[in-house]
Amino acid sequence: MARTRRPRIFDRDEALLQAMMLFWEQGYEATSLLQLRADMGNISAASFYAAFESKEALFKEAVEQYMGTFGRVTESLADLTLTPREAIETTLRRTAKMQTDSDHPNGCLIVLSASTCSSKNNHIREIVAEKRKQIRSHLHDCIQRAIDVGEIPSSIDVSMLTTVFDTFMHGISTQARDGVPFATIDRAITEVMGIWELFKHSA
Amino acid sequence: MARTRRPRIFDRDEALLQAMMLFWEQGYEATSLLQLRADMGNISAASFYAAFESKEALFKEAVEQYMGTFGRVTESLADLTLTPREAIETTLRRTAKMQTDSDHPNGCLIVLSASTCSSKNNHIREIVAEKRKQIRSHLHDCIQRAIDVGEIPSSIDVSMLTTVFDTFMHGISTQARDGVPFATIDRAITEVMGIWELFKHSA
DNA sequence: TAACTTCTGGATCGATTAGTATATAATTAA
DNA sequence: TTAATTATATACTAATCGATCCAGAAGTTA
Repeated sequence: MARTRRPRIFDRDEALLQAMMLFWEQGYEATSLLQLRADMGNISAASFYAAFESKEALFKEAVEQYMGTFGRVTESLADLTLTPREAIETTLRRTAKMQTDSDHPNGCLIVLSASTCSSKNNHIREIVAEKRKQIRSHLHDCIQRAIDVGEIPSSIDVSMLTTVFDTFMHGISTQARDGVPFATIDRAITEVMGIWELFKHSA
Repeated sequence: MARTRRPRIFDRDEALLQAMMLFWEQGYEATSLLQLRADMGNISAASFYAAFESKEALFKEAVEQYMGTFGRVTESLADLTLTPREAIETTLRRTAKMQTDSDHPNGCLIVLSASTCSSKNNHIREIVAEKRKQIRSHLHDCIQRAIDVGEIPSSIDVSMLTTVFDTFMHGISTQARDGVPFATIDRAITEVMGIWELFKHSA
C-alpha cells in the first residue's frame, strides 16, 4: 500500500552525489551544512535532516556511494580472471586514471576526506580507515594468491609486498591533488610493477 | 639597549612545539584556538594573539618548525656525500622511522595537516603543498644526479622516476596513520629500492 | 470535501569559532 | 619614585557550527 505523503521537491540521489563531491573535495569537517544544503539543491535544514538524518549519517552514505561507483576501481584486486600481477597492475592504473579525472575532485575520498580530524571526531576517521583496511585485505589476498599459484616464490613476505603496493596506491592521492598528470603516474606504475620481475631473479 | 617589558609567563618555543604537535595530529582546521591555547600552556587569548598574531601565522611557524626538526629526514636527498641511490634509500628509511615514532603523531604533518580544507582556506593548503613541491624538486635533482654520474641510464624519464619515489614517500603517511609497523614499511622500502636494479637489466 | 501524512520555509537553538577591547599587573629605565 | 612598556586576565564581539521546532504547504486516501 502506497504511503500518503507530500512529494520531495529534490532528487535524493542527485543530492547525495553532490554531497559526496563536496566531502571528496573538502573533507568531512571542512564541509559545512550550509554549503552542503546549497550544493544539494538549496534544500532547507528541515528537508536535509528529514532525508539524511545528520551530517555524519550523510557522510557514511556518501562513503558507500563512493565505494559503489568511483571506488570500484579497486575491485580488480578480487578479479580471479586476472593473474595476481594483472589484478594489481590494473587496479593501480584504474586508480590513477580515476583520481586524475577532471570531472570530479582529484585524489581518493577514502584517503583524503578524513585523514586528520579533531579528537571528538575520531569515529569519522574510523569510517574511512575501515575501508582502507578492507582494500589492504584484498591486496593481501591477491598477493597470497600469487604465491599459491606459483607466480612468486613462497618465501616472499606477504605483508611486506602488500605494503609496497598499498603505500604506492595511497600515495597516488597526494600526487593527484598536487596536479601530477595521469601519464606520469601511469609510467611510474609501469616502473613499480617491474618489482615483480625481481622475484624471478631472486627465486 | 634592552627593551623594558613585563616578562612572558610561558615559554614561546615550548608553546610553538605543542601547537605543532596539535596541527600534526588534527590538521589545521580541526584544531581550535581553545585547544591550542590549552596545550600551549593554558595561555589567554590575549597572550596568544600578542605572541603569535593569528592561527594562520602560528600554523606557518609550526610548519617551519616541523621542517627544521622532524622534517629534516628528507635532507639526505641533497647529501652529495651519498650516491643518489643511497640518498633516496636513506631518505625513505628515515622518513618511515620518523613517521612511525610513538613520541609524536604518526605520518607527516606536511602531507596530512591540510590535505583537504574548506574552499576559503585553500591558501592554507598551498602552504604545505609548496613544501611538498620543494621536496619533490630535491628528489628530482637527486635522480638527475644519478643520470649525470652514470648510475642509471640517461634514457630514464626523470619525472617518471621522481613520481615513483615521491608517490611511495607520501603513501608512508597513510601507512603510519593506519598503524603499519616500521619494520614492515622498512622491508617494503628494500623491495622498492630493488627498482634500481632493473635499470642494469634494461640498460 | 475532509482526514491524514509528509515535506518545506523560516526562525531559532545553544555551542563554538577566530579574534578583540579594556583594564590591570609586572617589569625596566630614568 | 615615576614614567614607559609589555603581558596578563576577563569579558566580549560577530559569525558560524550542527541541529531542532513549528506552522503551513502539498500531496494521497477515504
